[in-house]
Amino acid sequence: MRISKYMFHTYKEIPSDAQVVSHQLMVRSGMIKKLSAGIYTYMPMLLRTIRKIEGIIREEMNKSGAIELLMPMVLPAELWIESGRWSYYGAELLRFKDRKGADFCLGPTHEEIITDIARQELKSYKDLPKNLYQIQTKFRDEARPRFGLMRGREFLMKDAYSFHTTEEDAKREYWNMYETYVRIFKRCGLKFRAVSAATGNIGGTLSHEFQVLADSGEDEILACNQCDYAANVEMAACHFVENPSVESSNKYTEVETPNKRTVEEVCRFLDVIPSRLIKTILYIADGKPYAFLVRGDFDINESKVKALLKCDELRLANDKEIVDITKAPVGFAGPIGLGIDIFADYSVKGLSGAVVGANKADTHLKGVNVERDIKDIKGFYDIRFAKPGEICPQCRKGIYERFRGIEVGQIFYLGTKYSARMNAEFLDRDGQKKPMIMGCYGIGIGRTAAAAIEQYHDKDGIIWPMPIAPFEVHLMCIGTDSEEVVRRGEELYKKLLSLNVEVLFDDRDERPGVLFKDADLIGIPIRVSVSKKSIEKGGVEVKLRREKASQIVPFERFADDIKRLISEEYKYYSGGEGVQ
RNA sequence: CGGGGCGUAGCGCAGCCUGGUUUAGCGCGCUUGCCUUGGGAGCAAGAGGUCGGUGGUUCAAAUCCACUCGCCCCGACCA
Repeated sequence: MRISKYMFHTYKEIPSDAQVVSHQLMVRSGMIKKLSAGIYTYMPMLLRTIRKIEGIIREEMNKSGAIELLMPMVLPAELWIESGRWSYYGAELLRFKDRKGADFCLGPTHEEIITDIARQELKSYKDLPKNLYQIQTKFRDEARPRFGLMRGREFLMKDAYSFHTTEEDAKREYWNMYETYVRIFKRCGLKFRAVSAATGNIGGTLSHEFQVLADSGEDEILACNQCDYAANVEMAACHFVENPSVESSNKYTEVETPNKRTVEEVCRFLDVIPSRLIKTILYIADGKPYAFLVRGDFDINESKVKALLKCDELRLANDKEIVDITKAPVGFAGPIGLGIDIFADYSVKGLSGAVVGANKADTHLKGVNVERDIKDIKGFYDIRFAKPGEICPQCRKGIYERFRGIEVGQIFYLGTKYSARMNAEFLDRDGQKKPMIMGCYGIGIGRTAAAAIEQYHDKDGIIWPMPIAPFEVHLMCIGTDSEEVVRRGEELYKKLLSLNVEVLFDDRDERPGVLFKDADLIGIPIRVSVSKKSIEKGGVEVKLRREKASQIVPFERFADDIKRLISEEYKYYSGGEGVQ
């Protein structure tokens, strides 16, 4: 492709509304154009990268036995009402009416649609298993779209759904997809990590996220520095820590703590360390209040609480509810005499000589002995956030390290959540009707491109990994006033085309500075430049975007050298950089 | 959804507080010419705006007021 014939324009200035590098560079390199909040046009250069990512995904999905189809994006309300998500999904579901006044929505995900197809088409155990996928535009009316393609409202996604006769077979496919995703992201040249994840609103019991490691990532990951355990901080299990027993009197005593509400204030006022304090946090789960205890130096983890209670809706109690439950102002809630179910984190087990709220204004209790004094505890559970530096609960040797990541893919074992609700049943060999066991598997395609830029860039621009670069070679002529330079450039362009190399030929009559700056900005992996200087040295200058040094390649060796270099670059990025 | 901010040329911004000498300006980009050619050159001449929208106040509104739409940031939320 000649730049003079291409749709391509770069910008010197960093857009003021772009906070993250990938967003800034995509705008500056003219790869995206914003139409509305979280809604972008993929310009030709970026579309080439998108198509490459899709190509890798298709190849690997097909190789793994999945079958591609394409479902509609405009979806009638009926199936959503049937699954219960028409009311449950909330404002993220963009709804509208057709001319007859019938309700429709734009598809944010397709469990309902595929389950409807499955129940019509897959009647027998002989039809199973099946794994169906599509690559399609999704729409979610995000409250706050941001960071360019990282969190848009309209975005491209590969979503796959599998149907099985047994739990074992669904789990086999789950791990098959796990391996497939590892291959996909490795082939994209990304450094990533598969981590245990919370299932959120989509439900199910087993899930992994594929996180591209980048400091700008929105997700926090804890990973063991010794073994292979890694999890989203929402999920990361906590190693049980013994609390040393402390001498205490036979009974706890009230102590005045005027206006001291926070852990920090109470600790300073009473001169105790936070690990001797017990926080009492009140939640309302499906309309019913519960209390949760966690040691003062830890934070409660709402995802874990939600998983423990198996509830649909969970929220912190508001100020009025806290006053109603504790009969005290906010800040003095405590577990003794509370009269509602109490769940405690392991971190308070065996704690003695502790400080808790007294359910009485400006008062705490000290010398509390958990097992002796707090009668209403339903049990001890892992309901807190793990912290970096803590012992790994799996190997008990390493410690947690903190990473930031961009979630580019997630896989779920769903069980019968949708099939049961929507009567997606098959006839088993024993003649019994049974609900299909399901899994689902997603990859954010635009986000993968953005994550690649987050991971591979420098101060001058993007450094595309070869497998997903828009072009393989960036050819330029420096000094177009020289006939020889132009002639050589044209020759090389034709040569590269004949070798089936994907080449972008910068044939503009621009000064060298402009050519170099643009080449660095758009980040094509191999740069080939012809100039009087290079011709004097008997060839062309060849430079990798990811390296500083360049070399002169003689014209007669050009074809062989460039082909070798291209294949080396593919290997460099696809050689299993990923960490599992 | 709570809090804050911003809408002026394709992009980035000034002007607004204190209404009228501003014919609405600057930088980048764009067009034409000259010049220059290894890291976003220089000179000259140009094109490009219903100042987000609607209504109001006023002799007079980019500027003041009200409403409205859009966008951005922090937080909450988020298969």
